[in-house]
Amino acid sequence: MTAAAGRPPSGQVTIADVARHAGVAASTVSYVLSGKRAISAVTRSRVLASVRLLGYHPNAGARALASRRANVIALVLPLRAGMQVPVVMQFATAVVTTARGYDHDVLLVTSDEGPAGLRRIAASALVDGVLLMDVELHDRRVPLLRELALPSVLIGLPADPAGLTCVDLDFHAAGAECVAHLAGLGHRRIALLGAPTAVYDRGTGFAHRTRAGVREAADRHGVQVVTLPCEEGTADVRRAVTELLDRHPDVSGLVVQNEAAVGPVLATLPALGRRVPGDVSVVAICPDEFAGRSSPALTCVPVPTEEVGRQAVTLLMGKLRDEPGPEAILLAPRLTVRDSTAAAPAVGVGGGER
Amino acid sequence: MTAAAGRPPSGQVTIADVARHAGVAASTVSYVLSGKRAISAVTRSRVLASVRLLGYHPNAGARALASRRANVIALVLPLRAGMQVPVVMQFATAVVTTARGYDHDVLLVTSDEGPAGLRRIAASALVDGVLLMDVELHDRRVPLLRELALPSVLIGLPADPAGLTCVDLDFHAAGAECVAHLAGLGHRRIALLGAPTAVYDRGTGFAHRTRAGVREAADRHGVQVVTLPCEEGTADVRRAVTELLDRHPDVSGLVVQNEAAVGPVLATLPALGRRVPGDVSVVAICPDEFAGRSSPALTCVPVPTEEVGRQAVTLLMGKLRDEPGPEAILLAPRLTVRDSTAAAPAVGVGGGER
DNA sequence: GCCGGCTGTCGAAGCGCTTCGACAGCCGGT
DNA sequence: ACCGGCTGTCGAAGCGCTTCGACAGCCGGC
Repeated sequence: MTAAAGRPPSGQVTIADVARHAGVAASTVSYVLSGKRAISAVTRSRVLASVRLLGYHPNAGARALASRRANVIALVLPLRAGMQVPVVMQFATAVVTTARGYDHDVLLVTSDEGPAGLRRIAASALVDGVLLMDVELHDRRVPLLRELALPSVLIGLPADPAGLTCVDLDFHAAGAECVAHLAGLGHRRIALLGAPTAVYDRGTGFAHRTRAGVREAADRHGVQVVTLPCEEGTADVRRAVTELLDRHPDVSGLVVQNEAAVGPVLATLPALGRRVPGDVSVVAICPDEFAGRSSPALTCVPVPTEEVGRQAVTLLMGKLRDEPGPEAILLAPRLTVRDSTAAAPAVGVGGGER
Repeated sequence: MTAAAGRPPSGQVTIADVARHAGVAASTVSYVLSGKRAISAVTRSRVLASVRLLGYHPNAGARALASRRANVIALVLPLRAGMQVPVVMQFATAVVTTARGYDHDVLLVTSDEGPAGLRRIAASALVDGVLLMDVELHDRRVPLLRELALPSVLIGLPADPAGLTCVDLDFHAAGAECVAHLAGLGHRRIALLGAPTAVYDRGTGFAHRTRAGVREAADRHGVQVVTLPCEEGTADVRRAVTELLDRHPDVSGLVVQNEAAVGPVLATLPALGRRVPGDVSVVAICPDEFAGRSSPALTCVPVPTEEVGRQAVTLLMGKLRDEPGPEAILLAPRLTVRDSTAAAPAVGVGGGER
């Protein structure tokens, strides 16, 4: 009924309908809705009543055209490789939710549209700003962003963040924090089981920064550390862990930065005769629920996806209003102690010596 | 340079600029780009050259306003609970990629905006159509969609799909297929380890349909079946499996429909003295890579996320062009045999009898 | 009692695009 | 030689909204 009959042309309720119904000019309706000019309380409530009654929603296209703001932001996600999937997902959720709070919608763009995609989106004024995830150290899109005058916020830290706005967990500090925790428990030989090789090769910031943080902290604490990448298959993980403990049997602390690996690692260690945390302590860098759900529950540095998403949107909204903001926000890591870490076994004791 | 200097007002290249540069009318440019009227080859190529040279991209708002098509579709995702995350993600990827192929963009909307969100999106003409994922059997949005005259395609099958367009894996057949496979291998007592309780309670179609398919096929094959829900924590899974085998020690075939459970299940069984597939065969309903990556590699019915996404977009595009299409597409399951299923152990043999 | 300055409202001018009708020129059939 | 019907192009009219300037009324100050 509503759709079939109704207005002659479009079937849509327009601002003119509201104006007519409320007995005011269209511009007055617009001002009531935007709050950009003072409107008397009487008029305002009359207009608002009409808006509600008629179920008026401004036409997005018309609004965008006239105001030069689409009220949409783009979220550029690495939808290609299936890695760190939960992180990406949680992050997207936070972004959408926060953006809605600012009356903005979110356009989903895949990384593989690359720079050309950004260009298109900017030129067509489809969106007012961009959130870029999975930023690589030397990302081709970064120079483009500088040139494009398209407000943007990066999730992650490129090699040269000058002139850009970035948000991320401080992975360097996170790596260091993990090492500090293990060192504090008396572990003297530890290992970092990192992201897949491809991720390092691609120059993905978080992987490199974590590794650097781990190494630096290890030096500082006088702890020996081995770092190795880690693929995502169960068998790959098992092989990697087995080989690691084979070559370095006295490793008693493990930092794992790879969600897909966490489960297999916890399954493999007991199979190798190493109890967690009796013989080997494990600390992960991964989403918190994930760590809480495994068994034993993992000591971890949670990746604050929710917080990062919120911050990113908030910063972007600030930029859209031309407010000055910080260049980068690196969230401090907060280590959560659970059941997977314990004091290092006494020297020479503990299972698995060859 | 491009951004700073250029046109006086907006900095944007408009169709008028292209028209001037090519020495034609704006409408001609429009027709060249849309192909809605015949344009001579000479003119066309001149216009296209100008378009490329000036880097023209039509203003999305203006285009939407004038043509009443936003060239955007909405993708409504269940971003709340972190379940079936990889499936959702792969699906989103396929949707975005396919939509781009039709020159459409994708707006990301969360399920928790609910019916009101749909209403807003429809009324504001932000999008031309909607893709709805995570449809429940008695979804509140389904009646709304019928009323709204907003072209839509559902991923999943509500209880009453009349008048709607739906795409999904035929989970009923998938469940049956798993049972048939196990029955064919001689298994006489099997179990379905399903989705978390909450998913069944919510009336989510795929979970119910799979369970029904499993039960029906079991009947048909004269196989005894136990079905039980399964939470996502490692410990929960372990408990569920342990209890299951405790109560039904002669279960030799397991159907698992819960990505998060697959890893723990494979870890738990050997710990209980049941080898896979020697003592217990496991067949999963989950994304294929996932099954291939675990160890042993899983026999599974892959959820064809990519295919579903592509189909859904294609159907929606058809509807946008007012082409008649099918009401529902249920993709036939295709069982992939790997290393986790084998002939049932001889009666009275096999580990784990109490 | 008049004027300057508010406050609240209106009308009109676009925003950049699509699309409709008009029409100029050209073809071929008669 | 004329006319009907193409083909290819143009100009103008909006699409529904925001925003700018104008201005009517009203206040208080002198």
